[in-house]
Amino acid sequence: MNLEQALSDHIASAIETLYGSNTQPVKLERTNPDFAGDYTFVVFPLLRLSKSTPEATANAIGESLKENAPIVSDFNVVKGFLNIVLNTQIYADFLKDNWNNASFGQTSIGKGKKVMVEYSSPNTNKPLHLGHVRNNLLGVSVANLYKTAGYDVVMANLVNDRGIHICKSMIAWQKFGNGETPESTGMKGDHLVGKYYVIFENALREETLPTIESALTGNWTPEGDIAQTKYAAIYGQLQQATEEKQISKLKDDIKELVRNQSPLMRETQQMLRDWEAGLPEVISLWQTMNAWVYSGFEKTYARLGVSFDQYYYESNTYKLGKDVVDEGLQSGVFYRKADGSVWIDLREDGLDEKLVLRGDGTSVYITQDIGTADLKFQQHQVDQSIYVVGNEQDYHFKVLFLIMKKLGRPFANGMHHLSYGMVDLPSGKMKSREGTVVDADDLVQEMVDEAKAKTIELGKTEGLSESELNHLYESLGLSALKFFILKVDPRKRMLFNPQESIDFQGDTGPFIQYTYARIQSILRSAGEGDWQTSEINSALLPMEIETIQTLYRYPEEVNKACNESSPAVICQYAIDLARTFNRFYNECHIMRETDPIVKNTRLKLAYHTAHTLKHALGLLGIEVVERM
RNA sequence: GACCUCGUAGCUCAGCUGGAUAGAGCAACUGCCUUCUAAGCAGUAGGUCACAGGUUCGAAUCCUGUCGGGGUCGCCA
Repeated sequence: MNLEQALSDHIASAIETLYGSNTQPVKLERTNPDFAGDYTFVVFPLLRLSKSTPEATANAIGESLKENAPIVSDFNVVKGFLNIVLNTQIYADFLKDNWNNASFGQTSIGKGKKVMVEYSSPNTNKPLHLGHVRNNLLGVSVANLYKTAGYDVVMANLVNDRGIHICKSMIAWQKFGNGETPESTGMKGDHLVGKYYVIFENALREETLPTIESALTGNWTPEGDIAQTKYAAIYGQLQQATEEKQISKLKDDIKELVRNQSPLMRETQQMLRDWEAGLPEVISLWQTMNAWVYSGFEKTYARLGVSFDQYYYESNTYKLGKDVVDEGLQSGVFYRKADGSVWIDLREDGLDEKLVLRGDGTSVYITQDIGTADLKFQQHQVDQSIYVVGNEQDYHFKVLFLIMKKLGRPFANGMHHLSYGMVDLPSGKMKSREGTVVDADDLVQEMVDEAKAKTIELGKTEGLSESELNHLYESLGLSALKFFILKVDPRKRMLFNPQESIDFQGDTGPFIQYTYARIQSILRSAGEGDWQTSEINSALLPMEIETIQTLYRYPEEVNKACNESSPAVICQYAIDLARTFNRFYNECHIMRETDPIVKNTRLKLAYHTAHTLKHALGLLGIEVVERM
């Protein structure tokens, strides 16, 4: 029986006997730490019913509770706030029942339900950066949250392995690569391919520089009527434009036009056509370079603790969705324009018209996503599908989900976009063109190096072997990184300052790990013993009660985190628990305590805390360390 | 231009389904290691919750407007 529920019921019946029928549900809050009490009931909304002052109403309910509810030991009233103190026996009982409950923290809100979490979804033309790190860590953690809440989870990765961006790396490697391979250079495959992507962009910039200059001053004649009209239109706008933002956008548009007509880009576009036509040389090069990238990604994923049950490749799925477009045309959800392109009108839903198939019958981004959605649900029979994708695609997913609903897909209501904010640098957004990306591999390595330096500086690890030490540095470094990222609300954008290193003190992963290691040290010296079977002291001290109360909250927090798809909830909780325990640790001795019952109770409390911290860190994809 | 989103301490973030005196961490300053790990604990200082209205017993939280940051509105993905 849930404590809060029991208390609510008691209050409800107290109100009923005192004032007659009460229609409003009883809302309880945790008592503000500055006041005495465990739960607080706010009586203001009841005044109409009680026809009395706030104080009198609160006192009347309090008296009634004290008399009739065995779980209530005392109460106090401050203005309209009824602070209820629970019987400490309840906390002793809770500890007794749960201290070595191995499944404490697992819940059942997702029992019998299946969910797919799609995340990572990298492009195979360059290595992963800090933005991907946030995506991956969120994906893993959200999947863990669903698992621990009882869901059956499929972790999926939709790899963007085709398209013009891949061809750029391929062209550059063909032209300037001199047959370089990961083996010949000793470079990680994804970094090697990324290097050629950068080389391509540089070559393109150099090649188009003179043309862009003339184009920006109106002295350029693009090839083809369409391009000429477009250029004329943009250039016309540019001359009218006054706003700085608009000017730079129009300039970018012109640059884009010029680039698209450059010889290098044409070559790249031709390669994409050859790829789609299945030209063996192109396919073979594509396979070779993709393989390099995958082997690089594998290393990064492994180090981050990221894994998948199901891979989808866009090279396989990019033609999906066309059948659905036909289906939608027949049912009248979509319509065809004169040029043969297919559209959906979403204006009634506050959105725009949206293209779902080009006039030449080829797919656009959303066509694939429509098809892939069907595929996912057919293949795995999931009840829900979570897309972990950046918030720049909010509109896209709004449209996608609406389309699936209009197509009458029963699963449409189970589709969710976990829209996370970008990771910004102090200078603003990360831009690969400007070389301001924070590389994932570099970042992880820096964190591990820093963990090593910090550990050596503290010098508390004698007796550990070389490999144990390396494992420790890895755990601590990744813990700091993961916690730093997961601590903030996924929906918000966050700032990362490469100049200031990520902390190992305060609200950090290592702080939680430290608290765990500290407890392990105590448990090691306690060993196996009669403390495990001893009875529980029910005359608990305030600090002990507070720690137990924090533990008691954990399953609720897990459910909250799961419902909100927010690992940040777990981070905040873990900080709270670790801090509370550390205060308890400072105030109450464990091994030095002479009363055996008190000592044994505290050992159980420590044990339970350690288990909960380990479970919470596990949800975040962070491992605990036994010593540090 | 339209729509979405954010604005809380010097910095990074909690709190937001309305409740009491707005909380942490970092940075600064003070204390606490002959007693279970000081990656810790206790404390000092730091706030016009962007601004202006509104809703009500009560607003950081809900509504409207203004200002500021970011994003989207491609037959790119």
